[in-house]
Amino acid sequence: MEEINELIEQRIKKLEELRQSGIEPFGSSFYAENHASELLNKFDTVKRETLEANPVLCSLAGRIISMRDFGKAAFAHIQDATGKIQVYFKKDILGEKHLLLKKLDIGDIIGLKGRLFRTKTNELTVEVNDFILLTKSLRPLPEKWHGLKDIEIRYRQRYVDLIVNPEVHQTFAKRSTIIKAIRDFFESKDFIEVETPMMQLIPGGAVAKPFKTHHTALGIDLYLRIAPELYLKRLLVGGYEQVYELNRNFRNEGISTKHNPEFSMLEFYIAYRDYHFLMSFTEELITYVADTILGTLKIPYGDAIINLTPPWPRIPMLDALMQKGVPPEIFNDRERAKAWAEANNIEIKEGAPLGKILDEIFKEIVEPELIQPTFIIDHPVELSPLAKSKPDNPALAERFELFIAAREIANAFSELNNPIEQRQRFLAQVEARAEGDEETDWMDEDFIRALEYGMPPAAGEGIGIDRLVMLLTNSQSIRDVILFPQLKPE
RNA sequence: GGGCCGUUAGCUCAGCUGGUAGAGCAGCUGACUCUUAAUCAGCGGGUCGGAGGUUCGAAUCCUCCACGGCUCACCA
Repeated sequence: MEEINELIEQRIKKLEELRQSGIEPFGSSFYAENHASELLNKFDTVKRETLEANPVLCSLAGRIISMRDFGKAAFAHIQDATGKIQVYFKKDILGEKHLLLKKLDIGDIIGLKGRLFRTKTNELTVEVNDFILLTKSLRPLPEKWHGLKDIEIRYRQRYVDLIVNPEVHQTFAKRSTIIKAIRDFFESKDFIEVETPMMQLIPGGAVAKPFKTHHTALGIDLYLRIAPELYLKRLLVGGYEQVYELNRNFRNEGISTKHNPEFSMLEFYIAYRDYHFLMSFTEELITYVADTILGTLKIPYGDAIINLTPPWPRIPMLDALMQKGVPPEIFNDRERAKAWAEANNIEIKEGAPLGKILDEIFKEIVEPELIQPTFIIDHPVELSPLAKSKPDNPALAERFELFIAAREIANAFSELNNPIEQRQRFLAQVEARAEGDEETDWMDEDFIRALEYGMPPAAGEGIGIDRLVMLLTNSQSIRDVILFPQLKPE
């Protein structure tokens, strides 16, 4: 995209003038010894007189984000990865080099050396005694006062958003520490992190429309994975007892404040445990992460304060429905369930089985109320073709979903490890698909074969990382926690 | 995909029932050696998202299109 306006032309002109005077506008390395917030923290309480008596020399590299020029002296703020600090250019000190200031613009990246001092207003500042242009910036940055607000530009040109909106920089730094805390937690519990295929012949482990791609050399179509589940369970067959994978899934569905086509998912499996164990484990995981990142279990989200202090209520799905006035008579009767739903203005697709109807009702009348952490447990088994059913009630699965802030954060179950039953469940799904239900699992013969070798009883769980990050950063849109969210082309 | 809202200078925004397109910041020229939204004086900067239409005349009214936001539907 060639786009020339007056402001860019002026900067290109300066760049050429710099070249002519022997200054390379795109420099090479500069090893700064300090960072902005490091200096600000370290000398926070050091008085002006102390800095005068015992000079502190330092060096910095960063972007000029503001400039107040007095001709023979100038103040600027320099921003690096850690924050910003004021610097002071003075002609008496810089001599000839002071002329170079005229060719600098806001946005340029410089390296500098100098001495710390405090201004009249007591701001810790670097008095520059030498500096070098490291990168000439050709595009003007957004205005200092209002910043960059245009949401479209913020997402499309995230680099600009990150330069001018410090809270965005912080959010993504926090995302990184959240993911690190999760990995630390699993490390401490002796899990191993694994990587399983993102390109799959059969997009299994969840119900979603996949992306399709093509491998030219093999001459086959492949799907981007919608979940790693079936591969992780193959690893349980292979003898690993505790595995996790934290990586991208891809679903070819709508985009919204809660959905991006590619999103990060944590999935983990532990042998010889069941879903009851996982509920306590999940409480431990989430509270560990929240406490590590935020230092508290009472976190603000939107208008609410969410209290993560365990234990969290564990409510059977059908009980939750009854508490909201859904008559239990419909729980075993598809026609009555459908009639009740439609009488209550809940849209039900033609041919939806009983479990899905109950799920629709749940999403409509229960889910919006689940602000504080709540485990909803024991879903209809037909919603959970990969989960073990309850011994005392085969219509229900040993499954839970964790809801926080009216959103599903985690989904887990005792894994079905009976290959004969798993085959029947797949076949039922395939049949449903043949009858027009697109929301079904696919048959995966190799997965059945793996189960036939014997998979230990196990519990498995998936946690949507983007939504967890939203929760812990008080973000209302998934696009605020994904660096480059999917948008239509410009 | 449906509904509602938005798109004007590099950025943030005004622009009334149609009558020559504005401000602040940023930029340019000059002054100024402790400013921090620096200050003071002067100057430049626009395909008003795109294409049609109505009109003597459209940023403004109408239609279509594009992109974005919110929301509903599907999902995590």
